[in-house]
Amino acid sequence: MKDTSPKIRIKDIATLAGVSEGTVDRVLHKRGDVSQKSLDAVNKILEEINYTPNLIARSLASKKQYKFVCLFPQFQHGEYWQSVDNGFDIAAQEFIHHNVHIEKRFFDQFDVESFIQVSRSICEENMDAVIMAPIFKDECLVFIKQLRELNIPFSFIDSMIEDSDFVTYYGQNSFQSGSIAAKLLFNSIAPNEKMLVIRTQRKGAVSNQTLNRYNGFNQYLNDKKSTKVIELIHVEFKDDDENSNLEVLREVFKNHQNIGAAITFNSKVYRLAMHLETLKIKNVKLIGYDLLEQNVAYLKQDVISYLIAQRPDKQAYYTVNDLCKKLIFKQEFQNINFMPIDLLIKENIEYYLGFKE
Amino acid sequence: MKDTSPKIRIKDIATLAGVSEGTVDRVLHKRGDVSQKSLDAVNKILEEINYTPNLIARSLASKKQYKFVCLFPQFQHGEYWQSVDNGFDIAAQEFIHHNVHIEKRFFDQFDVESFIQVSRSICEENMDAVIMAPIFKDECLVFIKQLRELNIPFSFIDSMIEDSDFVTYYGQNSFQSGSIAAKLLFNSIAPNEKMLVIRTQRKGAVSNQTLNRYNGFNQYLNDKKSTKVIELIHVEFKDDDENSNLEVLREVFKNHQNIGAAITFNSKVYRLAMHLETLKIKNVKLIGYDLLEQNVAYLKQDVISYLIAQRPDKQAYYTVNDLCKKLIFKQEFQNINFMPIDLLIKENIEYYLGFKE
DNA sequence: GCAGTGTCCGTGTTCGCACACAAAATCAAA
DNA sequence: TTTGATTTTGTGTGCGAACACGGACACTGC
Repeated sequence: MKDTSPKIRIKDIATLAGVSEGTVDRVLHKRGDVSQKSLDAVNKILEEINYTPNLIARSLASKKQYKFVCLFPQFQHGEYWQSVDNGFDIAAQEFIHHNVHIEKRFFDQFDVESFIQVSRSICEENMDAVIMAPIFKDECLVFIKQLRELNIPFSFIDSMIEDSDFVTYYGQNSFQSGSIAAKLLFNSIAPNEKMLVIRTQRKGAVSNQTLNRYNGFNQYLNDKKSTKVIELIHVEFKDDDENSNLEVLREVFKNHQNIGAAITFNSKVYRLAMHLETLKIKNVKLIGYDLLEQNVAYLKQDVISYLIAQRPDKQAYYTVNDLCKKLIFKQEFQNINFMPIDLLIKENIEYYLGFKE
Repeated sequence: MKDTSPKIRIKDIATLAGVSEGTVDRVLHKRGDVSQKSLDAVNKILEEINYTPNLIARSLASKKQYKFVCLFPQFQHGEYWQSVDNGFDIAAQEFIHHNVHIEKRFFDQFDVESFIQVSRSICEENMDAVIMAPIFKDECLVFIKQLRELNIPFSFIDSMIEDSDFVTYYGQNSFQSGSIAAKLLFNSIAPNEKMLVIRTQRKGAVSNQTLNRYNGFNQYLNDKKSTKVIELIHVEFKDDDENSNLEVLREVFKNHQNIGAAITFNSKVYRLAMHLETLKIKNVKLIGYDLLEQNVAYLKQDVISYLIAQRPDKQAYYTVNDLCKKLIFKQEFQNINFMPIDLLIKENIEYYLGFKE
């Protein structure tokens, strides 16, 4: 059983080492101007005693102000990025007392130019860290290069660019989450049933998330094809024309019998649910991603069978948290953080959403 | 878009209200000795300005020491209560800087006497709050009565006794988690297959958790019996005699064909997995509760299909957190908190466990 | 011996708040 | 109006750490 270590202050260390508080402080912060003798004396005590600085007092005393800039896609009410935004708000509220100021910058995830423009203007600002969603890989690399020259640390959220000396990454392992979707449908589909695979072409954007999910999905089915081969029907959705999507679906269901399941790899499975309702098609198992309000509503009505979630608000919060650990508290943290892949069904969604952490 | 409120200090409020800091302080803490005039003036400013006290500074300044006593079952390495214990440790480490001292007291969950004894001795101590797992209802009520006389607030963890003016409760809705187990098995079992239901008689203990799960389980199957009737085979396990349990299973599988699934309602589904391995019985879908190391190992090997988890470490942590909110920070919190009902399968367990919050 | 220089170290102030204590204001009775 | 009691208010100190500033000391060259 671990002993509750009594509170030890700098003052105590100073006394024990036979030096002044100022000297201990210099040692702790590696600020130099300390003789070898004093250095050794303090280090000796520090090793003996398990000193944990009082972070409470530390941030109170520190007068340095920190500014973090968060760069991610603008959003409509109820869309995916709202959760991320919400996580930043919570972090902002909490860390304001540590002298951290969170500022947001938005770009249009369907317009590279907007990203270029906003990222350029950010470079003009003074800040201590940047958090970004690297939707456009190439343009992001340009941005990162500039940040590196300015010596500004940065973190990724949602997806990442490997080998780019980022501070942290929080996001889902999307390949794996695709496999899981496949497994869930695979297990709940009857032997002779077909599966509908919806894909949405986004103009310009280079998000790997949905592609990775798709790949993971295929991989799983491929691995299982010795057990059961499932016929896939591929359908292309347009991101901005629901009427056309509806008609496409009408056609598909006219031409195929026995469609037992359907999946989308982006967060907008509610569109699929909506269209199936319009077409009065039932008994198709639906699976999709992320807890948009409309998705949740269909899940509760048993129209959608599974939603796969990834705690986007936590991604934002923990990214800020880790940057504080790095810059302010000098604490350890993990570089790459894959979020849990949460499985939600009608019966547990309420407790998932209702749990206030 | 919410504006990042500039930092406001008591000093500012004092200036605005035309009174001294001391008066503002008295108003904030409802400590009285304030004239109606000053009270109104300060309250007016407080309403106008959105003042959030700096908790950092608050706990630094406060010299009061808090002691929380945690009362829960003793455990062997790897058992369920270890996770709870772990959550208390994390809380202890974090809240030590808020002058909070966490102390643990253990009892034997199979021995009422041990609970009575420990709870009595706790009453002799001086503490600011008690956190307990109310395994033995009647004896707990006695304990609670004494705490109430001593005016010591208390919280429940894991399960609760209703209508007993507790501060908080964190735990799972076990009835619902039983229904979910039923649903998962119901959906993955073939029409002609039977289901094995394992129950364990515990001597003396009165834990409602497993009973509630069992009831939820039955309720679900009952609701669904118009769709598909599943034959249940009930088996009684002994908590302390694995050889006998093994023989019981051997007998059951000799007498029944087509057992397609099995469930236990306590955390020890690994015992079932183990015995089935010994008996060389495969293709039985297993489902159980809680992430004991051994359960997780069988899940990863695909021997167990689903584990249902409830974040016991978080239950402990948040209980401490809420008591701090009540006693120190005077913040709002929820009275009853049902934990998310997490569904773990081979494919997502790694990310669930690997995620360091 | 003394000014000049550089190294090393101790002290004092500050952060925002809690709380004790003293000071001021108010009021009633003499 | 003065006194004493009582209510109300202002001020000072400290929590633990960060950081600035200036002082002490050793050493140099004249």
